[in-house]
Order: sequence, then C-alpha cells, then structure tokens
Amino acid sequence: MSAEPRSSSEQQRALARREQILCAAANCFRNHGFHGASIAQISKAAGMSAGHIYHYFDNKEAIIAAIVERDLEYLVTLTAELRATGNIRDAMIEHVAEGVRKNLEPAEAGLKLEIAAEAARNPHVGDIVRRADEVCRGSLADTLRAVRQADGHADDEATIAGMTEVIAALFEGLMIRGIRNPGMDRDAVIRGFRETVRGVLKQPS
Amino acid sequence: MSAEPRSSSEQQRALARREQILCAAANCFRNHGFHGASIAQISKAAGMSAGHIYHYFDNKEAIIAAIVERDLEYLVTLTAELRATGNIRDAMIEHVAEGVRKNLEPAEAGLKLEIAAEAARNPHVGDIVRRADEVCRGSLADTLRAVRQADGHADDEATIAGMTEVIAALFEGLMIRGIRNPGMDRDAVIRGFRETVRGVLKQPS
DNA sequence: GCTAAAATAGAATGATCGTTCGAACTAGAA
DNA sequence: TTCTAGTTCGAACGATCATTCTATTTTAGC
Repeated sequence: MSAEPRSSSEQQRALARREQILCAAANCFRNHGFHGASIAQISKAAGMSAGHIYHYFDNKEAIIAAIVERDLEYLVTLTAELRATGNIRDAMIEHVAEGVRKNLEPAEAGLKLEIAAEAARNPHVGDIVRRADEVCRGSLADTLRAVRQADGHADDEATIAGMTEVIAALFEGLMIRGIRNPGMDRDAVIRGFRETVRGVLKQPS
Repeated sequence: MSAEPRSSSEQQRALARREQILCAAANCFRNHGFHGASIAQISKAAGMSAGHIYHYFDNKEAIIAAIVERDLEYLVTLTAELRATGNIRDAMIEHVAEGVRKNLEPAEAGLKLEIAAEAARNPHVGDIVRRADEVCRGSLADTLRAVRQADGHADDEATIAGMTEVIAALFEGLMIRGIRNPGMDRDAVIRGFRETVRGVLKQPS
C-alpha cells in the first residue's frame, strides 16, 4: 500500500503474505460468508495480527474484491483452455464429466455462490463479476459457434447467445444442486449432462 | 412464544406482526445478506423497536429459518401445481418462458442465492433446504417419468434422476446467469431453454 | 555492529452487534 | 372503573466489529 519495496525478494515476500491472507480469507468466507467472517478470524487463520492485515489491504472490501477477482481469473483461463483444444465438440463432451465434478465440489461451490449473492447487492463486486463473465461468455460463444458452423448449422447471433446461456446455466446451476441435493447420483447426472450438451450442439436452428 | 392468546383476533394480530417482520427482514436480507443485515435495520424497516422483534422470534437465526421456509414452501406448491395440469409435456414446455422470467427476477434471485449460500454453511438452514428440495425433486421426477412413459421410453430410475437434476440445474443456474449477465437477450434464452427442455424429454434412453 | 526502514504485534477506539430487561402503554374482562 | 395480561418501547448490556495507532521486532545495507 505504501512506497515501492527496495529489493525483489521483498516484493516476493509481500506477494506471498498477500496470498497467505487471501487463502485464509477464502476459507473464512467459505465457512461464514463475506459478512459473517471477521478480520479477527481471518488474521488468526492467516497466522498474523489483525492490524497487520491492513498493511496489505485497505479494508475488508478490498479483500473480498481480491478473492472475487482471483476466483474469476481462474475461470477465464479455464474457458480459454477449452477453446484451444483440437476437436472442439469431442473436447466439450469429454470435459462435461470434469465440469460436473468440479461444480459439485462443495467447498468451491459455496464460495462461488457467496460471490454471486454478493454481486447481486454490492455494485463493486457486481462490476468485477460481470466483466469476468463477459470474457467467459465470449469464449464459450466462440466455441459453440465453431462447433455449430462445422456441423453445417446457420445460426444467428441471438441463437448462439441463447445456447451460451443454456450451457452456462446448466453448469452454474449444478453448484446449487450440489448443495440442495448432496446425495445425488453423480454418474447419472454426468450422463444426463452429456446427453443434454450433445443435444444443444445438434439443436435445429 | 409464550402462553396461548385469549381471542382469535389476538392470534391474527400476532400473525400479522410476524408477517410484517418477515417481509421487512426479507428486504433487508436481499440488500445486505443474512449476516450483513442487523436487527436494528430490520426493526426499523418493520416499523417497530428492536426489542419487540424478540417477542415474535427467539433470535435472528429463527428469522432466517422462517424466511427460508416461507420461500421454499412457495416452490413446493409451484411444482405441485405444474404436476396437476392436464397434458404434462405441453404444459412443461409452455411454462418454460414463465420459469425463465421468474428466475431472472433480480430481487427474487438474490434472496434465493443468499439462501443457497447460507445452506452450504449453516446446518440448520441446510436441513430445511434439503428437505424442501426432496419434495420438489420428487414432484419433478414424477412429471418427467410420466412424460417419458407416455412417449414410450423405458428409463431406469437413475436416468430419471439425472434428467431431473439437468432440468433443476438449468432453471436454478438461471438465477446466477441473471446476475452475471443482466443484459442477456431473454427471448433468445427462452427459445434456447424451450429447445433444451424438449430435447431432454425426447432424449434416447 | 550500526542504522534506517519495513514488518509485525497488540492494545485502543468508537461504532455497532444481538439480546435482555424493566417500565409504560393498551385493551378487554369483571 | 379497576384489574390483568399482552404489547411495545427504548435504554442498557457485554461482546465483537472494522479500523487506527503506537511500540517493538526483524531485516537489509553499510
């Protein structure tokens, strides 16, 4: 927050401390929510004093923003990776199982839902989330467009946008499903998802 | 909370007060989250003193539980209604547009996401949510089973369960989509959803 | 080893939290 | 009217909140 550090090792050290705080904060936020978790809890989890946290973050809101940003950055790189594969349609269907399992991970899902709920009421967090979604959505739309064109379908952009939302809703909804029905038959869900994604890809235009 | 009231008008009055508190609390929870909203805020919104709230609810947790219960009760009756219609398949596809619009309502979606996030960490709320979902899920599975059987498909129960999760994830995911991409083309999404639901109903078993 | 600066701890701040409590008020029964 | 019991308020409680400040320890350059 203050003047530039003198050596690069100091920079690294500061970066590591920041990361340490963010990891601890993510755990606390998972367990108690953004507003339920206190700086005292986070500082204890990070193994440092409460006051010291303010050397790395202006305030609690800044920690929340950093957590949100970090979480979404990961998603952006993920969708970009999918797009870089060779045979996109096969890759998509192949990755369904992985996507299902990842979104059902309760720890991950809890934090992501917390972020979504916060985005609905906190304009700053909402901006971060919407900006990241724009990138992911664009990447997913590109992927869908490529597959559909390769299959000889002539879709207008609105149709592609609609399909994008369908696929996104499917996987994001799974985070809620994992919480509401933790005992679900995962293999059956994977089969259902695979078939549904396949169906969207070959949907008549 | 204490001994039975003497007249039925007193009972009604107490019920109205409870409802008044719950409505005010729902608004506060929507805007600030379960832990971000204070009893002081809720009492101000409900037009009564903070202390008085404790005549109707044991504590804040009880208010949260009541809100969650009320929200889910509505969903249970909704799925039951769908099931009572005549031609189920047509009714389902016809109700897609309504379902999409309802889940995109930002105020509703925000509170529901807050509930899901709370269910992921608060065991009491989690129990309420899971129990309600069991009912809704069963009703939706019954509906799907009926349509599939009428179409001559022979599905095992796991397949029906998988399809149920797909449909549930679709619509619940839409709540997140509405927050992450508020400017989406709703008509295109409705078309995509309708086609996807149709696809699930005629999916090969 | 000395010194200056950064890292860190921990106490202190005022605000606000959820909750309790006792007094004042209100309305129906007698 | 008087009594009684539920309604309602608002002050008060101790705990905890996010944040600030000061003092101390650690580190790096000389």
